[in-house]
Amino acid sequence: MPKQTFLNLPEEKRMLITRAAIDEFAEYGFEAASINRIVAESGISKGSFYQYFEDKMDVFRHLLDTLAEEKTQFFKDCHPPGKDLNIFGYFRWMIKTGLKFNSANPKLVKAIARVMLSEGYYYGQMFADVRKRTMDALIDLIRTAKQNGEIDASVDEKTAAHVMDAWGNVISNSILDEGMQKRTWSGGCDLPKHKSILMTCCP
Amino acid sequence: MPKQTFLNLPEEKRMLITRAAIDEFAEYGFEAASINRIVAESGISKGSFYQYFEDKMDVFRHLLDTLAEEKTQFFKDCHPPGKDLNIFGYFRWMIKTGLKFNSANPKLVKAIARVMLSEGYYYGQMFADVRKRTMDALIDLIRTAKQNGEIDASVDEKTAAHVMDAWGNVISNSILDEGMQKRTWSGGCDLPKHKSILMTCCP
DNA sequence: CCATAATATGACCAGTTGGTCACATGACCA
DNA sequence: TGGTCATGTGACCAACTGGTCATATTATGG
Repeated sequence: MPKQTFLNLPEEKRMLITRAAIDEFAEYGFEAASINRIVAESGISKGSFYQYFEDKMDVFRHLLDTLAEEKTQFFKDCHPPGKDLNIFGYFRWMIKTGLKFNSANPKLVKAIARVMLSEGYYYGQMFADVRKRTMDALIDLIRTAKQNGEIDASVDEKTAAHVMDAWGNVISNSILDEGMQKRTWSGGCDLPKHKSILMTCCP
Repeated sequence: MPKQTFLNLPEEKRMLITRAAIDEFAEYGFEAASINRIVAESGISKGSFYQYFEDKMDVFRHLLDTLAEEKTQFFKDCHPPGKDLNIFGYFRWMIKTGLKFNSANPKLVKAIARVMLSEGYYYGQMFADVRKRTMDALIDLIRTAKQNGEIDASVDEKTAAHVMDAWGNVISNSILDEGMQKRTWSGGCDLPKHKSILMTCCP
């Protein structure tokens, strides 16, 4: 966790630092990210940095918290789906909302995704926790769907959760990367046509 | 390309260096990979290294070549599918064979995947080329399938290629996550014993 | 106004990086 | 044998790394 000193900072300064960190991790990943660049970019001194955070890992943890916080808020602000949606409709809503969020916060998402996807395995418990939480939520969803008769009882819950998880990631990443390359981010949720047909099932 | 000096090297020494490079990139990604560690690991001097390769990028290019070469050979050695397979059967065969290859060469695949997936965009043409080749191969496949009447003429080729590409990744990832449980994929494809990020690449 | 506590600073550290270069070694040929 | 040329070597370079710490600045409240 960031130290108290950081939390005492005025919002504006905190945002400045956070944004600099996001840029750095998004561009260089964890190993190659440079604290010197972060402090230079955000205009604070190195000493201050280490008064705000324990170490490099600590800044990244702060980004994880930021993501969780902002994403949760985003999902709350979005009108939640009607109660009558079945699991497939609900999953579709989740992906769509997730994509909207990614479109609105490409750098933050990329920073996290980069580190988690390619270096995450080396950083132990923290990443495992995030993954487990996601997986548990999906399994829960599937279990409910089974009880409602929307999914056949014979379906293996874990496998289905993996498919849903991976599917969501692939779509998100492919869109995110495309957007990063083209640098054309309209805040809207309009997706390229070929990306929105993806809820098909294939042997 | 590696310099001629490298190609003149005895096979054994070349392999030693290549393997050291694979380990390094797999573990640290491109930015954080250390040439010092590579030369230490492979027991050559720094000066020699720079007589073999232009620079860091050059070693990585060599790994890309190695992957392409080995994967092509692997697919050739595998019994190719019967001529009577339709596009779906063929696609399934491709994925299955790709997974086998990944299981057999986890480090190499991981080294490439890591750099390409998370840092590739910064290295310009090279990355774009690989992706384009994959996509073109898929589009070609689909076009042929259309001519054979296996796919409706109205299907957009690019869209379908994206779906196939994404599906390949989904399956790879989901299998990988289950890797610990030694589940067997239909067709007797042994599961990888450790986690790594896979890239489904069509030769 | 001063004392104390909180915060800010950048010089400094040992260690690393990718890359160079003058030189040593050794293989081949005359 | 001596000469030539490809190959091997590691000390060396400037630039950077994550992290520390003594000191300077500011805020607080009595």
